[in-house]
Amino acid sequence: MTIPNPRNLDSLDARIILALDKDPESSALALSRTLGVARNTVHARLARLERSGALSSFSRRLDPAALGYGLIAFLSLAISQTRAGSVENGLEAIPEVIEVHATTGDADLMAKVVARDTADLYRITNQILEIEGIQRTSTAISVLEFMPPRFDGLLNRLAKQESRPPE
Amino acid sequence: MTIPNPRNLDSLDARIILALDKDPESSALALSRTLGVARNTVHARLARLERSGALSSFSRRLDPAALGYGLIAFLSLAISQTRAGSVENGLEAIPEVIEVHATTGDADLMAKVVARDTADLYRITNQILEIEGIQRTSTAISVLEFMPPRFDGLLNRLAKQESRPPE
DNA sequence: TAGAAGTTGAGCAGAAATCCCAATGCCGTC
DNA sequence: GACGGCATTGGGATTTCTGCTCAACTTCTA
Repeated sequence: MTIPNPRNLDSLDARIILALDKDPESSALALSRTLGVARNTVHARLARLERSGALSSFSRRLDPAALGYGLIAFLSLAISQTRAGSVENGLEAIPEVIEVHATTGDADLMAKVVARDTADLYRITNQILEIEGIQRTSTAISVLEFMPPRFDGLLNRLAKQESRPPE
Repeated sequence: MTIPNPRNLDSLDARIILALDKDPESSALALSRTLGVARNTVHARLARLERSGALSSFSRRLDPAALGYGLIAFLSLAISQTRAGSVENGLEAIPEVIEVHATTGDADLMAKVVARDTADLYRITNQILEIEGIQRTSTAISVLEFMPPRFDGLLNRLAKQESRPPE
């Protein structure tokens, strides 16, 4: 690590990940040539990324549409605070609920849900309403993915932040 | 492909991805042994997953917290429909905006934003408000990641859907 | 100044990838 | 029922990469 870093990743990590974005097939050896660092360094960095938990599961790379779930919706859930545990288990049991955040406000949850179609979404919504502790839901269907999940902007900023080796 | 499939992925694809989730280090040869299919098949499937776009960028596996962005917020943006292009470009230019959906309702956007801290989020929010076409914003800060993004539930369902080879 | 940490270059044995090919079983179609 | 695609399978040969170690060097830190 070149500088005392409040983050877990530094410039080289970012450049490695960006290079892997361009070509996920490239080997550690190819990366070292591209980035101008030693192969051992790339190897050590990748190993550390895995160990530190900076990289999450492989399935995170999935496109839900490829699984047949082309519909994305965001549900606001009003819950009773005393039933938080029950709500957590209930949501966990529904595979279509792929992400949940507890947000500011009066015990509100924000859930990201995928579905095959609107009928499927209706079924899932009812399933959620049956969970003990859920008081109200409000659904916002994504009609267009304005911007697919991305990290390259943040990575590019980080990659350029520190000194770069000559290319 | 065993069956005519409305989806892009079938049971074997799902099982390959699940196995890679358990052990991202496992090779195609190890996967073939684990899953009971030929090594060439695993190789062909992985190649197709990459080509078909079912797997998105490598950076999707990133944990934003590792980049120093520990704060997650969801912004509801009310926009004027006539300025949709301007809004798109404006949001694109802000790296902290990592995901945007156009939702049902009166020309509303839902944006997922990361920030270093609340002050950073305040700065970003102001930056968004300066975009031509943005009328109002409403911010919901994630105080707890109730359920981190996951796909294993959907994958497991898909993996069990069709006939499995004896193990 | 001394120590810790990261990077580097080198080497090496074993494993894996990347090709090839032909045979097979399963499908919908003609 | 015969046919041509399509995916899978098994085997083999060559090239490449991985995984690991080690010592030397630079840089930042205490």
